Amino acid sequence: MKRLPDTELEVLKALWTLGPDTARAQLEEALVPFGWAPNTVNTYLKRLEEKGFVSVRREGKSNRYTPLVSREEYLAFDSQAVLSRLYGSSPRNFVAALARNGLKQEELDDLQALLDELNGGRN
Amino acid sequence: MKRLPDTELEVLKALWTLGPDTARAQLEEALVPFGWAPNTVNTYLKRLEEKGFVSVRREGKSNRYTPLVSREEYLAFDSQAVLSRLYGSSPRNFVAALARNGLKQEELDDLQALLDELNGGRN
DNA sequence: ATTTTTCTACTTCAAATGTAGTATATCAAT
DNA sequence: ATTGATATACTACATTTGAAGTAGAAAAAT
Repeated sequence: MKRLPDTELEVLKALWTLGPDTARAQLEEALVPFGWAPNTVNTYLKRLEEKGFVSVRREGKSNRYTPLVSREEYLAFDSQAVLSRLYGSSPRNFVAALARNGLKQEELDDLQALLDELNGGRN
Repeated sequence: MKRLPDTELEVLKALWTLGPDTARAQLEEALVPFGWAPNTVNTYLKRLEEKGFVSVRREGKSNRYTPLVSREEYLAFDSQAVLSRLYGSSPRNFVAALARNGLKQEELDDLQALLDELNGGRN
């Protein structure tokens, strides 16, 4: 797997949210905030298709798009990639870097809860 | 600040390790593992300079390079950027994604230790 | 059947990135 | 002062990314 450029990733994120077999119009709707020209989403979808991240199905006049890589799969890959790029593959280092900008108490609590959960499956 | 491309980042990482006022030869030495042609490091250093990440000082025939952005600064920025790109700015989500690939007990312990430390400064 | 509309596929273009070659300036040696 | 060695600066080029225009096919309307 390879990391996606920002724009393609945004399209894929929208597709994850909208689910499988989503029409182009839906995608464009969801991506309005980016202020792209209409055809731009088209371009990114095509590239995602070429890279094997989405499949296209013809339905009469229009297309339906389906993600071939799930959010979970991609995130698992991406998080790993991020870690090895700069953090010596150490989760701790990453969180430590974050902490430099300050972490809210809530974020700390969330992390703690997750750790407890992960540790729970230990025995 | 802007995220750096992989190659430039590798050069900057080497420079962080070697410290300020490092000679080109040292950098090239450290970057041998990448198997780049000699002049390639040169190009990346030049780009890092243009982007304001390193400063260059002339010393006789050769150059000395110094990082203008510290590792800590950059990591703080980068970790934040990563989080907002895909993890809804939630540290928890990031670690959860990592956990999908499995975290070693040691990594969990390290994280726990860091959390304890971060929470320590709470009162 | 012809025209119009509407999608989609194909093409284009500039900037950034990965990578390296060539030209030039500078220092050292004669 | 001239020549030779070296390090650096400048240029080059393919690929990728960000972004969008144009041409062509399919469907709808007349």
